[in-house]
Amino acid sequence: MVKRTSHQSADCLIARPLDAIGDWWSLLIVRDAFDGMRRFGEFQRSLGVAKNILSARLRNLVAHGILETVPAPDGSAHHEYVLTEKGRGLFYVLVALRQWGETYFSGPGEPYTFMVDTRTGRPIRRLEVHAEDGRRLVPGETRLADFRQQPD
Amino acid sequence: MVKRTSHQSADCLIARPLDAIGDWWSLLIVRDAFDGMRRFGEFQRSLGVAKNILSARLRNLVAHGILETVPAPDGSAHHEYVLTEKGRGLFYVLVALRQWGETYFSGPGEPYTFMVDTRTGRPIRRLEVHAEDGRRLVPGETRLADFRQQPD
DNA sequence: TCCATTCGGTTTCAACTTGAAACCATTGCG
DNA sequence: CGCAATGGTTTCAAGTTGAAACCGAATGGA
Repeated sequence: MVKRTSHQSADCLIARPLDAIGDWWSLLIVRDAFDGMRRFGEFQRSLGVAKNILSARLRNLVAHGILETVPAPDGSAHHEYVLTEKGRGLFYVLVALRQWGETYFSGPGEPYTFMVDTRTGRPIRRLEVHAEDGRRLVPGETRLADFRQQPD
Repeated sequence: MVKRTSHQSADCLIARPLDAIGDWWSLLIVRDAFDGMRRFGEFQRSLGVAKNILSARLRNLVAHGILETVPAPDGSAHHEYVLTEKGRGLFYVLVALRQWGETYFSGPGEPYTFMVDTRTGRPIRRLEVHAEDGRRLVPGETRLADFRQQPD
């Protein structure tokens, strides 16, 4: 084994993102960041992850431009980790994952949970894929593989 | 180290799905499955993954009910791997990941690529999150963390 | 002042996972 | 029959992960 395979230079726009976030912890860190967590200790307590692993993951997320460090507002010597715009772009990935989880990973006997509109407290709609003209598309109607074309 | 941490029993509907697909290969296998691949060899050639790893991943995806094995239609002794309904539910995760990849992982100088409506060849729309009443929601307006409530 | 704690990590080291390559069992075919 | 292709499993070295120990810089009390 030379090294764990990297998808970084893969010619696939699903593989490349996975190189940045495709491990067991990164998306959970991003999720916590969406929930307002910013400090090393907050992530550590929330996730229960070993500190060396968290340290490595945060470094990787910063290196990929998903999080950035900012000086702590309380004037302490430490810094905080906040989502960049690129990081906030992961929102849809998390919503998709969450809705899939709601549907297929709710334990039997567990109360059914769902994402809610914080304004009304009502469940949000399920994600849908739409064509340019507004038609709803199902899996067979769009391809996940690359399709190269110069934008006109 | 006891074992790699499992999120299987985590009380979080983002963590639990990650336990099933949160490694470097599983989502790529699912992506290929959406593109019609079914045979061990097809996945192996497409991904360039070691056979033992592919074998373990396929077994895991089957165990999680994301893929299922069906007898090969050509009457050979082998079987094929096809997406279950649960597996097809990952479509939105892949679309979200792909759109994020299109936006932030297109190499400079690379032709811009995007997912297209196979009927018209035109790009599909970006995913959006909507409230029950149709209002478009941005990250702060819905929470990824669990919110438990009995559906009425 | 001085000891104790918290915060944010890094280091260490054993166990576990990954990947390349070799190996193996069936079928397919000439 | 001989030989290649398919679909794996086994083996083993190297890489990754995680628990725990350690560390330095700031607080925080007594």
